Amino acid sequence: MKKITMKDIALKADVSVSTVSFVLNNIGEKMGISTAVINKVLLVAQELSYKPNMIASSLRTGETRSIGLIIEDISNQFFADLAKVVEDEARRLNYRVFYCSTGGDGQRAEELVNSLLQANVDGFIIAPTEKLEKSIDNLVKMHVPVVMIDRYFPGQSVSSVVMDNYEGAYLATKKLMDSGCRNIAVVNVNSGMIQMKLRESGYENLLKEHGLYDESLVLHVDFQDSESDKITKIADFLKLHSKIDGLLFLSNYLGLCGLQAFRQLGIEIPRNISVISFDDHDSFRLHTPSISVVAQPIVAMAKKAVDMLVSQMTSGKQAVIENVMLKGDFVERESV
Amino acid sequence: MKKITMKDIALKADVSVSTVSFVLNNIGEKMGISTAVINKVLLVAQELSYKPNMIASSLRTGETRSIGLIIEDISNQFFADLAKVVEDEARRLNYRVFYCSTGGDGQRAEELVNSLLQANVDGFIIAPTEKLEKSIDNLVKMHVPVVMIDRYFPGQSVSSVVMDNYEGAYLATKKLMDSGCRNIAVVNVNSGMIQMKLRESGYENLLKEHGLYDESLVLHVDFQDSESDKITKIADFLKLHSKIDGLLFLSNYLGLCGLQAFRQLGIEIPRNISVISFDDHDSFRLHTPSISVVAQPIVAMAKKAVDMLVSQMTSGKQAVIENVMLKGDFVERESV
DNA sequence: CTGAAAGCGCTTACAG
DNA sequence: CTGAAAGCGCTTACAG
Repeated sequence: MKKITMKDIALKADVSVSTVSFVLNNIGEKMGISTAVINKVLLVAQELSYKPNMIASSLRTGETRSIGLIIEDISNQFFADLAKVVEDEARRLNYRVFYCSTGGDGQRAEELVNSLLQANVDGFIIAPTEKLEKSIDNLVKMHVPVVMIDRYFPGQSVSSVVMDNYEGAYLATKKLMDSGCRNIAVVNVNSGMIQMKLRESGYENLLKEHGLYDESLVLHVDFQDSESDKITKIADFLKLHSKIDGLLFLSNYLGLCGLQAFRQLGIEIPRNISVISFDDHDSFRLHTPSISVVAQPIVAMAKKAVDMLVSQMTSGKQAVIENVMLKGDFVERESV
Repeated sequence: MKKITMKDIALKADVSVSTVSFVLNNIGEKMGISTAVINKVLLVAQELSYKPNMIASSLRTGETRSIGLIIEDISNQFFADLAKVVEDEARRLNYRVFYCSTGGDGQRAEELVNSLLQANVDGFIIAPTEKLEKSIDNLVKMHVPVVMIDRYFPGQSVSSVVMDNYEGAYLATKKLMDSGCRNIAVVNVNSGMIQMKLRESGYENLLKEHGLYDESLVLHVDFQDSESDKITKIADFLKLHSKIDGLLFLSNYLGLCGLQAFRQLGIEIPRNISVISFDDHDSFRLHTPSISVVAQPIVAMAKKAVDMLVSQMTSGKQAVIENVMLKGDFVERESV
């Protein structure tokens, strides 16, 4: 079962390899190949069930029709959903996707960028971790197309697609307030990343506008902490501030830990405390009671990111920076 | 920022490209290159921060150091966890992984196999869907290394790594029986796939051994049904058979639907009914009460699959078929 | 309307 | 101990 190449087709169809290449790339007509020859080549290609060798084509053209997707953790549902939409959308445009998880580790992230660069991906979609800023600077300097998703570095001239995190948190906090909560706490991760800061600002500003802000009701846990450490920290925080009657979790894994903390402490939602989390998750839908969330518009974000990247990749080097912000969806459930 | 090639190094180090290639592939010594030259080449390569072009190397050698991983759905936690371990293990061995989701669609699966074949992956790890049998036959005929994971086709001579599904279901059913259940139902998906059949057999045989088997307590739903359809079917089934006091779900998504059905009907676990599901999931840990599960040994399975594949890929064409079966882990929680 | 030839960046017999 | 050269399978100016 030898590999069929263009040479085999050329031989059998009694034309040159160039002609075969033109026909198979659908530029036969443009190159003035006669219809008869075009049809013959097509027929022979089919008979031999020819499959183009993308490696050879990539070497020659310098393009791989592939996209590198760098995310934090593929086993986090938010990223898995994101990856799936990116994959589907890319396939539709005849691109392949390489996924990689950084695990929040800056060094690993940098290695991944290099390794994808070495694989000659045509462009990157990146949900960056903190230490990735200079790697991305490098990509930009090398004129490699990049689109950031979910997060970005303020001040860096790179295209991005994000949710309006400030507004999402602002409105979620307002929901809690409107439902009667007056001691609304927030749980955030200790992170310099802009999307987390904006979420916290949304929370903070809404409360300040109503004179309800209390700095001691802000808890930061470390991303690197184990799940049980996070749960313990949240539980301790809740024990310390028993007046808390509303709680906003700024990411899905924080919310998941929080639910376990409530359970340990026997706190009932929404009787004792009203709860909203960022990012939707099966467990929030399924929880008793179900948990209201600020869901990211994952499908729209992923599609937009792919489209922006592809247009960067195909439109030559004039890098048009585009920063897109999409509205989140508030999903009302039983927890408020 | 021009791409640095071996030619650039050769020029600067004043040696031939062959010499550069030998040194950079760590066979300099074997080829009898002098230590002085080796060091010079290494130094120059570092100075120019040379990165090998894997595309060119692949074209020449016919190897891509990449693995195609075909699974059902990356947004299912079981597969996401599996993919992550496969990726890590492959990276350790200096291989790259392409993930693809079939969505349970046979045609899509076949396209994916072809597309990965065209990308010249060196081998496949596949969690096959029903219609994939002949595609896999083809791979075997073409001497492409393949390892099946999670499922396999009985009678097909292909290496595989699976859990002992029969025993897992047998022991889970026994747990239910030992805890006092006498009307133990099972929810399975309508699938000809061996792993699902074996699970059902484990359930069936344990009950038959104790004279407790009742065919009417076996429910099959369609994989293609929407989530809400599955929930409805399970709820209807529960209403019809109110005597059910134990329930075994044969996959995680069935279990998740089941939890929602219980909720709709106001059924309390484990007071009204004892529950065990296959495959662990965040939601099972977090559910109130937490749900006991038969967890697959994901890490061990994934590592074993990668190791087997790599040894197939490197050991030439003598395809040693190896069929590995690993024990599942019963995770006891509050639902029984 | 079509073909011969160079070249993408490597690897690897072959020669000396 | 090292180099010249062929070749992997394509694409694409160039020539006629």
